[in-house]
Amino acid sequence: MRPASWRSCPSCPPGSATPPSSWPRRWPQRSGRTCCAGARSPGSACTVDAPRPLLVRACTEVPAMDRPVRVRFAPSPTGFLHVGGVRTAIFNVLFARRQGGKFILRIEDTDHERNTEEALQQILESLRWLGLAWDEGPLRQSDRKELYRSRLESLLASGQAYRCYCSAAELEAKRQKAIAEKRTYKYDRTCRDLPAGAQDGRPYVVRFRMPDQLPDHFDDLIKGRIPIEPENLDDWILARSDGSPTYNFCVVVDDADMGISHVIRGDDHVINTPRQIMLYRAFGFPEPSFAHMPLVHGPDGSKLSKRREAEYRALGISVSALEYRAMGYLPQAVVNYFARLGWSHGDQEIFSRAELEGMFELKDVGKSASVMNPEKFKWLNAHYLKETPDAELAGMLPPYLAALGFPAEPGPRLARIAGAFKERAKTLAEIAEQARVFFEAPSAYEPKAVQKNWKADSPGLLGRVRALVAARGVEDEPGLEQAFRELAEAHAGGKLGAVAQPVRIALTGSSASPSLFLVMAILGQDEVLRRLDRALASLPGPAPQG
RNA sequence: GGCCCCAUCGUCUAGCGGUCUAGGACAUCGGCCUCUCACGCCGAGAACAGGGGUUCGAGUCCCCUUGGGGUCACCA
Repeated sequence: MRPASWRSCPSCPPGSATPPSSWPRRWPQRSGRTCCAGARSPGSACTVDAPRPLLVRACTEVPAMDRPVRVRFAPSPTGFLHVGGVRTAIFNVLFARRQGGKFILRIEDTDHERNTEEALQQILESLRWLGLAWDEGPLRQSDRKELYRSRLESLLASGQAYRCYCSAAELEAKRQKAIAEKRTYKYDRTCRDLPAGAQDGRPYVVRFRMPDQLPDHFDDLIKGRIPIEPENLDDWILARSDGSPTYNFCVVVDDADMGISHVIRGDDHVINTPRQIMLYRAFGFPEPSFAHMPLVHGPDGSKLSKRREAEYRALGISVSALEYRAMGYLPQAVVNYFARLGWSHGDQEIFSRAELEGMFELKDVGKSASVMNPEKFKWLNAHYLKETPDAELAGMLPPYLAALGFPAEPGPRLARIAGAFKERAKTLAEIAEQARVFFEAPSAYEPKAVQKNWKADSPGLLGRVRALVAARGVEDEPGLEQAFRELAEAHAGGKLGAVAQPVRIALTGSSASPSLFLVMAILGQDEVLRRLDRALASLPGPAPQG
């Protein structure tokens, strides 16, 4: 079943200036998101009298799902993939899957200098790691210059764009003046109606001839009705003086060309939307629906910034997607966490990928920005760690161990180690860290642990344990445990802890570890004996009698 | 600063006018389990920013204030 879609106002046909009184206060997709009903001046709200019919429609039409659902993620390869981008990609993928549509990857590399091949590869790697597979692409804007050029020509030819010969310096001066006078800077249209040919040979940029009549709002699938403020819209630049097309221009050309039906992107693009809508209309392209997602904020409440990575790292988060892999997060956890950040489905917290793809609805996306919470993220990761089979975990561990200087190969031993620590750690990196006890003998014994658990009779007990291990080995965990219990019964007042803790300290140097019997089994008989001997030699001997 | 957006526990959120003495999750604090540490289980504290309206009735609708955020390029 297809979800109710956001449609253009059914009661507001082109030409109709007065919304009927029966106008629904609630719109199907989401409560509180009104269309014309909420207009500032009811009665003439959303119709603009049009000198140019092509450019005007009653209401911002949101063509719904009478065309195939196609969404896109369009990162620009200027650095690592930002977590905000990850979330945008996730929402797009989930939306596409839920709607049975296509997810397209487009690379916005029109920029000069700032783009690097390395960044692109890292973005692709991040997406692959997270299992965010694209159905088409990656398409690169740098391969589509001819398309932009011809579209620009057509706009120029029809008079909807014009050449502007103002120099960057002149414009900058005007901007500074406006700022000094506390005015909003807006291009003054100096070149709008220049006689043809007058400026031949001088460098120019191409500007969009912004229509005088604009719709008063557009409808956003997440944020609802967004007013359009004509004061803020000037004749913006479509192509730079070097001929390269600008972002706002490429986006529209590409989205239209690729048949994008829903533009799901970050909040920070809301401001661009009116310009883009007008460009769609100038071209006569069908407009997509827009959905602007609230941004992800850092713990300080402001938009995540790549520049503040150092601060974030101290708090356990990162702006870089791939960094979470280095920190030992599982891709399922990352997807679950970011999907759930700003989107919810009742009280559910854990979502399998299939569930997400089956449940995701734009109407369940919240309107306010959300702050990342590293604790919850870790908790989720811990959940997925526990859910992952030991052998699989063992396969992922070597890089994390290698980072600590412990070469290791996946195998039964590593699987056992993974099993021993997966409920004690929240990340793969933590598993590796805790597993160090299996890769090197303790270099010291925690003073606190010794003080608390190393008693006068400990050396004696340890000696008995040594004999026990020497006699029966360490492979039979339950049997060994039984033997320990008997030993405790006979020599330690029946308290297993009185035996176990000193042994634990001897073997691990610490008072905390996985089950002692599992630890011994993984260590192996020889190593256990070695460590017991060492402890016996270096820890305090029996207290003087009396 | 102009414009725009947002506002329920510390954080993520449920809530779509009465079922709210506001639910769940993370975190925190107790307890249980227990060879330690964890896991798990049980329990506790913790929120409708403030003020006006509308309504028989408002966390839910409207307005204002306050607070937070976003955006103001020949970047994307």
